[in-house]
Amino acid sequence: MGRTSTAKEKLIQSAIELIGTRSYNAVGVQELCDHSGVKKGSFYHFFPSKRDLTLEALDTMWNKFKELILDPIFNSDMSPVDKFSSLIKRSYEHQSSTKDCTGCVTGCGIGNLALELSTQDEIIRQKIEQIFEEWTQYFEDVIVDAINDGDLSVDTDPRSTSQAILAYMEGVSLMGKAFNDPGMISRLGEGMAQICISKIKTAAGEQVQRLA
Amino acid sequence: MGRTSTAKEKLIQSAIELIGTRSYNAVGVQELCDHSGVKKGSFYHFFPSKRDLTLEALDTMWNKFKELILDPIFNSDMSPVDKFSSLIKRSYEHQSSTKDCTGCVTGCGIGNLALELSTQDEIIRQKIEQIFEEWTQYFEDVIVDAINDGDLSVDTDPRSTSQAILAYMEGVSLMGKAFNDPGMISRLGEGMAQICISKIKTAAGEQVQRLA
DNA sequence: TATATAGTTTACCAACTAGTCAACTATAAG
DNA sequence: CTTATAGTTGACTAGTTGGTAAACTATATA
Repeated sequence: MGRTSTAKEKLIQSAIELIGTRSYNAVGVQELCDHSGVKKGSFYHFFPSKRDLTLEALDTMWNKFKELILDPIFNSDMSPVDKFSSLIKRSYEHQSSTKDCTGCVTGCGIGNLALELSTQDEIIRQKIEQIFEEWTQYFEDVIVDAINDGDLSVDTDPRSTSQAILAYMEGVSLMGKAFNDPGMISRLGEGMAQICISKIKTAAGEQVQRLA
Repeated sequence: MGRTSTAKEKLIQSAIELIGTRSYNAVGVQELCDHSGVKKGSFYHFFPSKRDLTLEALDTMWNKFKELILDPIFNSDMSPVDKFSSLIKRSYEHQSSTKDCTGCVTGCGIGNLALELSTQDEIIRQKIEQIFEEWTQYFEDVIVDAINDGDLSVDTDPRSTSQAILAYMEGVSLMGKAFNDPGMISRLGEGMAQICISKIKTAAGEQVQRLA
């Protein structure tokens, strides 16, 4: 009953774009409304606060990222190393085209909010923690497979290793943003598979070849 | 001539504390003044803008970090691996005690500003880029030594590798902040030396031992 | 001791902040 | 066709933002 609306979706999309290229605190409710062509009264009809919009934007970002990037790569039959390198390749391409449009490397939208808001908003921090938890799960599954295939030592800790890989990805994004250079992402991304290789099974020289 | 003052130093210190534990945009000039017991008029006597205070705070942070952490470690006679692991250890201790005081892991003050402001303030981005450049130089020197000592392959790229190490450190800080868990820093920090080891010289198995 | 000047203080500004509210309007479903 | 209701609108807070201006005061130096 009543009328239908696309205002909510437009606001979420604007939040992803504006907060994604600047920051949470640098983008106001008014600007979000102007950008999406929604009046402020409608904003507060759909979202109790700017924080709640951000929470939903975070969900949308994460779901799109899974659907468009993570699922296709990690449900494929690529080798572990190829999975990680296509992830880096996609990340490079995205940051590269963003820079062509806006002049700026914007980095990872989730990582950006993590650093800006983790100490200020416990609910947002928890949402990001949960996203990071899901994200590392993709990596963990690959690592467990690699251990079962004998490509990684049985005493590799899949959880810590997958967290380390995510940490490295986020760090590489940060450097790309700080240097405003998408090339940084592809250059540093090459080293990603190395995060696992100290836990190589036996004849290390040969295994290093297999992974890197 | 005229009177002397400690207001400037107090403002810089407050900026480091307040912006460091929250964010640039979350801390206002008034709060900076209240926290340091300086009137707003005095603020603008010393700094033309909040941005300029932040630029000076960034300088002070970086100089203290060099003096207290980087110089003692990297001018010592430790092995390369020991240098990196004491850096991680110090980082863990710092984040851990910060959490005890404030309840929050605050991460790296420079990395925080990098993600928040790189797309919004080109001058601040450039200052951070320059700090990161200096920072990686410490690592690069160690890597060059390791190459000369035969511990790393001659085709290791010292610049990319040192940038990769800084990226990993920043990423680990980000994860520590996102999970609000200082333990993350020590746990993930263990894997840091692995960033270099794929470029291991010849008998990889033996070299891995030497590094990790 | 005189004084130029560095530093302090107060009151102020215009613009903006997140958020409220009540009147209004279009429409989906009975 | 009716009507309950989802969505829209614009005017409105109360507080905050970064920054300004001018009068005032303490003091280092000559």
